[in-house]
Amino acid sequence: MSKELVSRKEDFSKWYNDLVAKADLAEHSAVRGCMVIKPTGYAIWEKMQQALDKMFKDTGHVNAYFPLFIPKSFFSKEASHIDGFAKECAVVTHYRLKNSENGIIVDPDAKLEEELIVRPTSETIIWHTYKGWIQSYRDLPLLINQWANVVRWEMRTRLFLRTAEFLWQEGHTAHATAKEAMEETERMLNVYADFAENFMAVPVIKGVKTPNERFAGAIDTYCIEAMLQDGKALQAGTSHFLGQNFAKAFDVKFTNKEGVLDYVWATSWGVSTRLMGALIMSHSDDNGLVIPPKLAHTQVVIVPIYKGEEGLAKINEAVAPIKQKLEAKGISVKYDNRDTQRPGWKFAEYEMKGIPVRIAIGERDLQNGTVEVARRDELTKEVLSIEGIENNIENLLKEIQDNLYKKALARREQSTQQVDTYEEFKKAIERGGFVYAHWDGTAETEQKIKEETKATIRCVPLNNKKENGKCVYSGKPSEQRVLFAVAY
RNA sequence: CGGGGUGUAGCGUAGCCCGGUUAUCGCGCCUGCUUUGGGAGCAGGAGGUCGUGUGUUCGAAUCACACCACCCCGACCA
Repeated sequence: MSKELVSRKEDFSKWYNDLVAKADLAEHSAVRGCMVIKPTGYAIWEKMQQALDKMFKDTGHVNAYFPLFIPKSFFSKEASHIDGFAKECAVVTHYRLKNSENGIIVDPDAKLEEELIVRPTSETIIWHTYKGWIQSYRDLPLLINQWANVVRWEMRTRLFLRTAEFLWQEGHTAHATAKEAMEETERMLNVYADFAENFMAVPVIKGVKTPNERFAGAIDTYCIEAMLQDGKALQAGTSHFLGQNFAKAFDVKFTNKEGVLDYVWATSWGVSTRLMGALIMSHSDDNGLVIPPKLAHTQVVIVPIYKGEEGLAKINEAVAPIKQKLEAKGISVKYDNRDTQRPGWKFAEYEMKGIPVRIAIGERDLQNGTVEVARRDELTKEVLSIEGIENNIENLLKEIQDNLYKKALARREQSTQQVDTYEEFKKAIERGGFVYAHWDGTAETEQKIKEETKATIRCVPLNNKKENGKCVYSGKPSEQRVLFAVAY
């Protein structure tokens, strides 16, 4: 079977779908809109989880778990929250099946008194619970994260980028003051940006969402926005300042140091398996997946090239110490000496799966005391001495990590435009990428631009330069440029 | 949820318009031998409710209707 991909240039969408399938990351399931994450894909998600989880712990958070089901009544307590999620909730109405003439049916006698919502996010059940946990300022701050699955009944789905069920983490924190909650919101936004840039090698823009794009129930939504290879924007993570909205909705009060009863201040923040989509669409090429070393389940694969069983035995012997030295450096190594596949096949396979470094070693190398080292990011090869190979590989992995970030950053810079008129704006959006333009700050203008060009305001970048200008659409005065793009 | 398209072996497909032997080909899979520095070669072999259901017909992959799934485009969205 030809495992070749259609090129990104020819059909980016098909390239992505084929890549996810051929790199063995995930597949569609029997359930509409839901995917099966296969071991190769899940391994990357696990690496992401490990790195993020450590960052959460390092910033003082602990993990907990809240139920999948949420009583329907909880949702009606925060008005804008229900408005935001009502259209995409899965609802459990019964708790039993039974046999009938037509096979298994839902037992009409087993109707739930109160219907349960499969969580689209957990603010409501968590704040209901927090009410029982918080009485005094001494109980604050409460810094909790949970790793979970959530369900949002999407009309149109895309593997990893948008599925009906997805995996994520959601942090939910409670604080004594607005200032503290704001600081938490920013801290976690920075954690996400740090993770995206230093682990995923994906440069991101930190910013604030406009009211239109804000999380349902938040006072302010902060985000990191990435740009993928096709020039479209992807919201890669969000951190919300919830003010006292949920505390008021669920009556969560505490006594402060002055003995005064007050509502607590809240934040929530999350990233999901969507990050997998961002990762894939940021670095991969027409030969397949490219995984940054820090997120690669296997960082180095060693492929033996040999003739006959004796030949393989000799190479096995030579590889063992190399593998050991690499592993001693904390590098994850797979030695693929399966006799069922030929070397060329393995080369192509590991390229498709994005393993950062490949070492090939054959008879010729044994004589010369060398190995052939190939790097996935640039698809180049060099012959290196076995002596000190572990140091060279260690450096190479760092270099690849670095190189991927630099390439992604360069691509973003190249596709970032600044415009002053609506004509230019439309052309720039047509071309794709990020577009900085003046905006009058009204929801009406934002909406019109979206209708006419499909571009949305991704965010108002943090620490944005103040600069007087005129809105590209309305011509009204504006004090700063905001970031527009067509988004996933 | 609207508009368009597609469904034939694990994957990709021919056949369908114009109904008629045993449903085509490639890749993959299995067995054996030879191979192994970029997706090996030869020989043999297995694998199919033609998306599902109902109907038309002597006869349906092929015609009709309904349903389901997926893809593309819109509206919605992490």
